[in-house]
Amino acid sequence: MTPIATGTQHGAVTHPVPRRERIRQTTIDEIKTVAHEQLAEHGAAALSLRAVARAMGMTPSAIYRYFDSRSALISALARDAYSSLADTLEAAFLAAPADDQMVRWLLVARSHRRWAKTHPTEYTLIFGPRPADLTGRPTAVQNEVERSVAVLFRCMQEVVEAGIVDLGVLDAELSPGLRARFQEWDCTDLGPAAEAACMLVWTQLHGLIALDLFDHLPPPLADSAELFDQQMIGALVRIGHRGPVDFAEVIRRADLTEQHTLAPT
Amino acid sequence: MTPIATGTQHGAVTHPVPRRERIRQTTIDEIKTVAHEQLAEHGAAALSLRAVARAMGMTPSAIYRYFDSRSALISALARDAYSSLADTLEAAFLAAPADDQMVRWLLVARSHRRWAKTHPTEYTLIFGPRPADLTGRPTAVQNEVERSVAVLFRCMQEVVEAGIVDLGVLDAELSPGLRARFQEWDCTDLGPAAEAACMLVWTQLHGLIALDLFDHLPPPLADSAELFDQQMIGALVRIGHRGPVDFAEVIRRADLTEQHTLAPT
DNA sequence: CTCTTAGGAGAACAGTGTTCACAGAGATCG
DNA sequence: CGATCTCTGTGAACACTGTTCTCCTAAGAG
Repeated sequence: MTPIATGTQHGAVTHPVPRRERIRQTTIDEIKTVAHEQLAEHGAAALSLRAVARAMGMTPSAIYRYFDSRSALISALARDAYSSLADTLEAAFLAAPADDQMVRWLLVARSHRRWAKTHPTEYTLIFGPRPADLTGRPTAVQNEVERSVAVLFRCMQEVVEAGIVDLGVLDAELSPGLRARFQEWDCTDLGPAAEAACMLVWTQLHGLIALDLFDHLPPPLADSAELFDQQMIGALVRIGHRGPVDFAEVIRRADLTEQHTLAPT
Repeated sequence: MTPIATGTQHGAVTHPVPRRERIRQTTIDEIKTVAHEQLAEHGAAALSLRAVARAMGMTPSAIYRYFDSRSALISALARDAYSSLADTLEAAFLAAPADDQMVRWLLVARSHRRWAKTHPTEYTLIFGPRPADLTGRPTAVQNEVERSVAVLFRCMQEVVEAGIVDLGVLDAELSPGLRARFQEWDCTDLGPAAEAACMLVWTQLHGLIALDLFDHLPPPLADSAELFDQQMIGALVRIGHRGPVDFAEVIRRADLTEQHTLAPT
């Protein structure tokens, strides 16, 4: 760094990053931006390199200076999508009340659903079938993924540590083999039962969102936030919540804090 | 069968279906067969009409005598896939013991998972994002879909009627609006709580299968039949099973009947 | 026997991803 | 400063794709 000034007398501003690379990054961003528009509008399958090039007044072949192939571009978009989702979840987690685990979980889950609803093509891109080109896990992508699920697991962790759930029942359900698998995973330091709880709410969350997003729910239940709330609160209850839970009350509190955090903007 | 002699004095056998249509149906089947192979091998996105035509010694344009477009072909394959899944589920339901609801449910769920695992591309075709071309619901397809979910709901129905679950807790969780939605749906005659139970196990089932199939599970849990069993039995327990359930025992019984029904073949 | 029509061939069009040889501008170095 | 070299873009080309025409042949219908 601190590249040497090439000119004669121009000011003391030294470029921390070479100008060459800077404009290169700019065009990379532009490519991704216009590609993102096409992706959001017509889906990943319809993303055309030529159309992208055309939209920004370039030759198709020029794009290959920035991305090795079409699937490389899509991979980049997928990574950004993961990053966006993770940001959303982290923001929701931080904005939620730290003393009300039930509400916090619901708010994080809701923000997950909302992201999926507002970014349908991105959601299918990252949670749908892998295009088989990027099956080899680029570690950069994997990091974003884990950042995203980490938020969910963080919720579970807080719930467990707050002592409002009893993991005993779940623990008794684990077969020895499954318990070993969870221990091998070791994503938290809370033991196999907590990890089983994570997987439980995670599959439920994803299952409902996917069915909803891909139009597999019967018309009366399609796009139902109420069904989602019921299932998400219920999931937390069913992993072993101590004592009864007033669903309506939890929803009311969640709605309140959501109004609170969304109104100022 | 009993093909008619084309000669002079052929018998009184009148063709119930004109020979013309019969050979037409044959080529339609052939197209679908070779298309299915390509689909299974390289995925729906890589299905090429020209490749199909090439593989069967035809001209690409000739295929258009049988299918209006590429997406029409894919739709036909999707319908077949739905039908295949429904057949599998129905067979599993019938083969399972009628007096052990827990085991029957697990066996049906397992067959669902197994079908997804052995037909990954078809599973993504029918449960993945709709290609937006066939968004208009062809009633024929919808029928196959309902035939498939009907089996799952049938399991729930039997469970409820057998009285081994108490839907009271689930019923108390339903908000008035959600209850109205379920009543509007009215897929069974067991009331909203039972339908909520159906949706619960359905989302969990699909969520876990989808995550597993698309490689979103952490390595230790990937392709884990044990995790699946635990979640599926657990789902039935959590909708309100009366009394404790010995997971290992249920799995043992399920394994036994599976050995029994699979061995003879 | 004619006559109609279904099914196929082949060319053509517009589009795609990808590769290559070439050219110009920017930065680097003697 | 000039020479050089690397980066970035162009334009042509190749091998594909889905789709639509026109034309032709053979099988069934009357």
